[in-house]
Amino acid sequence: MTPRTPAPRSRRERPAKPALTYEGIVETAVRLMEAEGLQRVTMRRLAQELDTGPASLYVYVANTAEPHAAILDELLGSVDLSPTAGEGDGDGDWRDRLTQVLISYTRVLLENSALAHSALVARPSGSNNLALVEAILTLLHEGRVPGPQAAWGVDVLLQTATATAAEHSTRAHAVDSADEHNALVTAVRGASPGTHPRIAALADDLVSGTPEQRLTWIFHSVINGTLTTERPAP
Amino acid sequence: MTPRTPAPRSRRERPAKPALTYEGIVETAVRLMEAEGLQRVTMRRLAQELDTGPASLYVYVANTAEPHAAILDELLGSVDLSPTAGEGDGDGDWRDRLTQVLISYTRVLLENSALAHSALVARPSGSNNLALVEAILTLLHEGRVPGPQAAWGVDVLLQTATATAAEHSTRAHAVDSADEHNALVTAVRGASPGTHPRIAALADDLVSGTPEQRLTWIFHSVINGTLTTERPAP
DNA sequence: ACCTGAACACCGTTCAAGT
DNA sequence: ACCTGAACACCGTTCAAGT
Repeated sequence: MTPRTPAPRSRRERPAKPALTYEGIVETAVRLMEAEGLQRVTMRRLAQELDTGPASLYVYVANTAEPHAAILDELLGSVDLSPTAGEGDGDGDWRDRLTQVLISYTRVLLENSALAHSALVARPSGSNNLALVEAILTLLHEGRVPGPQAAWGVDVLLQTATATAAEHSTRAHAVDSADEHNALVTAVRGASPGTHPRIAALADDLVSGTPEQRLTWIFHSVINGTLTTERPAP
Repeated sequence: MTPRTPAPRSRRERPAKPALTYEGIVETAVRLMEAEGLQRVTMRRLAQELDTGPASLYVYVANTAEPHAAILDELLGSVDLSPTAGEGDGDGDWRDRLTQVLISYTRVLLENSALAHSALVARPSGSNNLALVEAILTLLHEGRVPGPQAAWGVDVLLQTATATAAEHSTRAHAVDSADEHNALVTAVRGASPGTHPRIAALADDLVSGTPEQRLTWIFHSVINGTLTTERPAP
């Protein structure tokens, strides 16, 4: 595509091969993920990218999950937290602004499909995740949600967003997606009113709504639950 | 352990090697999972168990995810739906009974760790899943939750339960678990009141409660959200 | 201390060839 | 139509040996 690149003198073509350090490994992992997806971020592939053997990486990371978690922490930096401060006025009440933050988070995970699965398991504790938690707590505080409920609610909110992203990520393969959706619709529509009266009665409602509508309702619903559900006395 | 088993005459030791059919494959998959965990239910291992090569299985199943989904459908049969009918009186109001069903579902997935991940992606549509959905809808109906909200709420309830199981499953490895929990506690406690005032203010609440207390609160909270959150006009 | 080659013990999936 | 051997293209992780 750019044929006038001069032929390299030595065989070190890469621009200053990244040093074999934890930071260098993570940096390469992020680049690799952006270029080819998380499924390619394997110890062997990573080692290849760093011009070494897989065994060398084990001096810096304990296992494959570690670079994956580091990538996740990195990406959490691109979540849009601006609705927290109520910038650009007219952004709606605290509920709507919290929903905006959660939808931004969901989108970040959705774009990097396989990452959502890591997020569900990894419990990121990096600084970007801390900032996200702080933002959610701030908005719940603005909404006068009692502290103890807010503290447990933030977990549910993030879990819901993460699970939604994880659910959709693997479903994103066009054909399979259609098949699976049809299987669900068929199962629901085929439910006999005799054995499954409630499913039969609500068949339309069960499969209605656009993904956006459902996601917005889900977040509002979980926010309301957090607001109205008292914690048991300790 | 039972040393008086007579030596087999032929080398066919297995009791009537299961026929190579879809049902036979699923049956073997379930047995293998119960004996060695889902991570051992691979095409190669399954083929070995059926005295054949992996290629042969592709006549009956499209990929590895298919037997996994079949196992999941099977296990959903052991979820305790009895609280739905209000049997054994004194089981509490509809909210408590719904929580009991959801906790039973969570436990089934928790016992079979890796399965929760499949559940998040597979959208099971087998008959046991249909019965579970019907049970949840019945309890929501008893609680006079408006149909359209119940229809969307059942998804959130199951997703929450599934995600909780998925989260805990991989965290069940004792040492890693302690490390990760400490990392979280350290991150929360170390949050400076200057940059993260809400986290600092709620540090204790963020990490308080037993898993059982938290899970019960989560279900009550999501149930309340479903009850009180109207769906947008279509 | 850091790095490596080589090995161990696996994967999913495809395909040409056989019965 | 069904089944198979063999291959292709990979995995994570460990460890003895080198520098």
